[in-house]
Amino acid sequence: MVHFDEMGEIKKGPWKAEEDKVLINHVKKYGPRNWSSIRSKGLLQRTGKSCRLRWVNKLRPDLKSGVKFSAEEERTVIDLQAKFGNKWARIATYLSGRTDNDVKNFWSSRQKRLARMLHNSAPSSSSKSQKSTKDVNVPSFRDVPSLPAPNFSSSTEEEFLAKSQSCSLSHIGDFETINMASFPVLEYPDVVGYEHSPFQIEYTPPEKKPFIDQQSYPPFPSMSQLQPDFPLPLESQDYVTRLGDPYFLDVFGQASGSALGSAQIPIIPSFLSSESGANGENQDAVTPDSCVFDDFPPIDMFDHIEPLPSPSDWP
DNA sequence: AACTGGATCAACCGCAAGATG
DNA sequence: ACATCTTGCGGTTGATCCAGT
Repeated sequence: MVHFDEMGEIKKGPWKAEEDKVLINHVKKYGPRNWSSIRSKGLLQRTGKSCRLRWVNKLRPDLKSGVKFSAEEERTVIDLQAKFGNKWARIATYLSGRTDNDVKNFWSSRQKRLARMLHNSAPSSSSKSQKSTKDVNVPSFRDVPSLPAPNFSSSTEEEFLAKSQSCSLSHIGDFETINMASFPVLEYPDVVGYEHSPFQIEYTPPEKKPFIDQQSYPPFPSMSQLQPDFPLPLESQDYVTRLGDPYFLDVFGQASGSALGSAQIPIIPSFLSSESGANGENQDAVTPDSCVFDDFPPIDMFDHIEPLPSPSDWP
């Protein structure tokens, strides 16, 4: 890193405690604004931008510094990312003590983790169970941007992924149509044509800071709204509930892409659509209304899934 | 003990929108 | 109307930490 403070020019790199003090004093005096004046007054050799960033991300008094995202926070981010797309600043306003940078970093590392898990476990399932099908059924990992599952702490999420992935991927090629009657219609306000979902997500931003009362909104339908047409063991029913979650369905398409906020939600992945172009574009994306699941999920899909740990066991 | 790879965090950059002169 | 400055946002990168080998 280059430091120019000795020369009276812009300084970059890690902040020192003294610099933090100066910045805090400035905010005490003038409030969190006039960032550029900090430099013009000669208080710090930092740009206004840098000062603002330091304050917002590290020095603000209400931050949860060094505290990992709780399961509830993770869930909120996942839900809101599905709703808003990569609007980290907006999402952060729903989380007390979290910055857009926090949310962004959380999401980034989560995506990496999921991509890694997907990458590590998929080749066997695709190479063995999909052998008879043409390569159109072999997923390219570039086509499957994420495979998140909701409501999980990281470890649980990984466990679920590891256990469900082989069967879910191996069954993808077994159905061509999806009966959406068994699933909720998900509400994406930005997606044209889905304004009237019975499961509309309503966020009610509080007056000052719209961080959510986690107990008061049901982001996705409860189990009672999602009774499947087939009997399932109790521990499997929870996963069926998650089929109503856009992130469960991520395995079938790009529900979490950066452009999701204004994009169609494809349910069938490009590699399953014989019509889709070789470049994996979403031109033939199937909207929820047009999908029909004939026999999904396969019962044995849940056979070897162990029950989730109870919330009290979560870290 | 040393090495390696993944995860996390902090900070930078470019761009866009709004404010101001 | 235009130019300039300020602020805010999202993407990216580099440093550090940590666990596994």
